[in-house]
Amino acid sequence: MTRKSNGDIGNRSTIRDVAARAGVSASTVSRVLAGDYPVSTATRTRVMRAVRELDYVADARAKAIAGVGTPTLAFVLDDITGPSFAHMAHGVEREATRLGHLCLVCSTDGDTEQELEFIETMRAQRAAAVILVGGTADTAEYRARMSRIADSLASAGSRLVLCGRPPLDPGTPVTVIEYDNESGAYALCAHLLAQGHRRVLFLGGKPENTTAQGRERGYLAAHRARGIEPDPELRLAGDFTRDSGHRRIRQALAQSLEFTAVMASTDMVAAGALTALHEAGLSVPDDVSLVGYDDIAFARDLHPPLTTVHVPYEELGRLAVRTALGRTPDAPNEHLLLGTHVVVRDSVAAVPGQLVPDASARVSSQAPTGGLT
Amino acid sequence: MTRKSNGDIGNRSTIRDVAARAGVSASTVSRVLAGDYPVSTATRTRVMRAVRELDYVADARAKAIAGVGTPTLAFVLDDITGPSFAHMAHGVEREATRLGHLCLVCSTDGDTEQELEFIETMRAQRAAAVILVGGTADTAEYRARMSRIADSLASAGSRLVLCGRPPLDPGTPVTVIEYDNESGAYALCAHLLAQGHRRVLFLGGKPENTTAQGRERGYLAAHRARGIEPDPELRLAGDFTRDSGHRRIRQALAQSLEFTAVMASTDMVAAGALTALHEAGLSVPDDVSLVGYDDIAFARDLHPPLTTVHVPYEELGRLAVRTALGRTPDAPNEHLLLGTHVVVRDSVAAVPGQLVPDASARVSSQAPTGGLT
DNA sequence: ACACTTGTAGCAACCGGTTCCCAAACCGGA
DNA sequence: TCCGGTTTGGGAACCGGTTGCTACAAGTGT
Repeated sequence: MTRKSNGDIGNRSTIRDVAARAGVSASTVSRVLAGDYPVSTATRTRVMRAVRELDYVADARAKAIAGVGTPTLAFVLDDITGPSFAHMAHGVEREATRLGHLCLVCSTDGDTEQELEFIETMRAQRAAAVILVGGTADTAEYRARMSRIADSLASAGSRLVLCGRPPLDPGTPVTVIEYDNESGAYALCAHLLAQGHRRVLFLGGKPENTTAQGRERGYLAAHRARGIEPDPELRLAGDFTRDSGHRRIRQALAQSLEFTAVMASTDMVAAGALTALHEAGLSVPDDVSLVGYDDIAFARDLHPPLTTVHVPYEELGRLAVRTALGRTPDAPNEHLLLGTHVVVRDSVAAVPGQLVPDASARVSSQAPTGGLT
Repeated sequence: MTRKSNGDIGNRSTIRDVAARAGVSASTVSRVLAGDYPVSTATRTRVMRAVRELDYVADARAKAIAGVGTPTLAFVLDDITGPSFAHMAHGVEREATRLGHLCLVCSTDGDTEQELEFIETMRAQRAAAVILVGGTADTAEYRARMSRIADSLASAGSRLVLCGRPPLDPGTPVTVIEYDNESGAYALCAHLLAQGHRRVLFLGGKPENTTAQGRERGYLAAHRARGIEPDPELRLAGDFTRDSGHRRIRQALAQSLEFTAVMASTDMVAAGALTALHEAGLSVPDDVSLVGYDDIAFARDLHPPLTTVHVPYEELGRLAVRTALGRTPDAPNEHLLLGTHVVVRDSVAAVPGQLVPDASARVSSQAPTGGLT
């Protein structure tokens, strides 16, 4: 059996096979396919016919190594199953293919070890950019690790992009794109407070998660801006899942915690909370008001439609690849902060038996932030 | 400026750079890194130090072309934003990385042209398998195109996998994995009928979409099994989106179509339908019953929790890559059909003022299908 | 002391492309 | 008919790795 038997199925043909069949050299085939470079019509025709007959496609890896490949871009996230992540992924993917890039995705399921491994793999793939998504613990160890990764990626000609993650030291070659969790939560909580609520239950995230922290800061700040110090008992940590929201409300009810409103740090947990409330025979918003965060598509299908803050996830994804691909890989640290705004639906009412101080309180406060830092 | 200046940032180092720094040949570096092949401890140490100092990672593309790369697997879908697609994507991605494969994703947004283009790109990437997801029009043209693609992929050593798409002619080198839309819909509709409903509004999909067709067949068959011929006016075509569900219910209500239950061909459209029903002041299930299809996570957060049929999307994704990677690329046609089952929640009630013929009608009918064909 | 095995490392060919550089063929004009 | 310029196409080096084969050195047995 010769080395290049073509009888077998599964033998992709090489450029040399095409060349042989067309009776020309490999260089000529390459040039015909590239389209630049003058080739006589007769030759071109013969080559094209051979290409068609052999169903030839040039090996993208070989082209890449020769410097003319389709660039690739990597997207690393926790779990594509979360609606907000899915929208970001969609934005990333659309923008990447619009810009002629391929798009590799990896889910880490929250495993830092795997994250590291993926990044290394992406460096080996010579990805043009690596986009990391989702809040994490903002420890010194984290910053050190990320800085190292950023440098390492930059020296390999690739750019690190952090989405919804805490920024690194200035000077680190990294692009950070965040949405402003704190002011979104601030506006949202202010909305609740304006309706007279004074005991609003906060369903937070994991204490070390920076997204959760930002939203909690907003919750706190809104209270303090009114001179209220919220009861620490009203702040319940947990996961960003519907089950966690469900469970926490059940427990709060069981230990008869008092509250007139609940602020969930995610629409997902709001959804869980809502069904728990319903199961307890409580009416939203008549008995208790409820707000979420993220404005996922389903927020308006909940009953009642959920008041929440809109985060432009898809745009975030697009922006991430656009800026990542626009810069030189070793550009200095840059930091974009996207604004959010609360969208008012029907899940909030004034607290029963209390006068609303200012019924026309401006409510859809376009967050005061946004733009470049 | 020499060709290999290393002063610049962004100059990834090659294996030769490492070799030079360690004072050995490139082959030795390669062998140290590969781990097989005996190398003296002293040499290994020097090489490893050079690798570390240079932060060297071998170019995955170059390895791939030399035949020792990380295999890749491509996943092409309409829109990752749909919850069921997201779960499939997750399954695919997890299984792929478990099996040591990279995972490329592309969204086509329903554009056939783009789909074709992506597939060609994936062939160029020498993807081990290309997984195509989501129902489409089952035209002769479609089958011809897919067959051609399957052959083309097979001859390039890659395997085509169709998920939730109509099977191709036997003999075509393709793997088809479907969930049984018809019997799921049948069981679901039978459930409605058993509660005494006789006019159930069917919110279908696009008429040419095979998923939509299957579910509609189930709807029809369930009726006919009871000797009922459903009013054609009760079958409304549309998109698989919440907006479409919302719009169709509003219109049906506006033209005072009579129905006691609605069967949405997707949980998404059920969600839209539900809010439209609520907006019209109708109670579910007291005034009208509602069922969906897919059992997305949010189905149980709707109010009332939605009765629907569970489709094992994540498992589908895992299975797709497992079988794709398990077979030789030119294995003959194989066809897997996954069973579904209806999950009963609170969105269905007996039709008001009518006796339920058989209240204990078995309802969670594990679909009679499943397994290999 | 010699032959033979064993352990290490390098040369060079190869993977499948691209592209620089040069030569042959062809063209029209003098 | 001869010449110079223009097409046109091939040879070979290169991209960044891997690996078969070979050569040199050290170790072992007698």
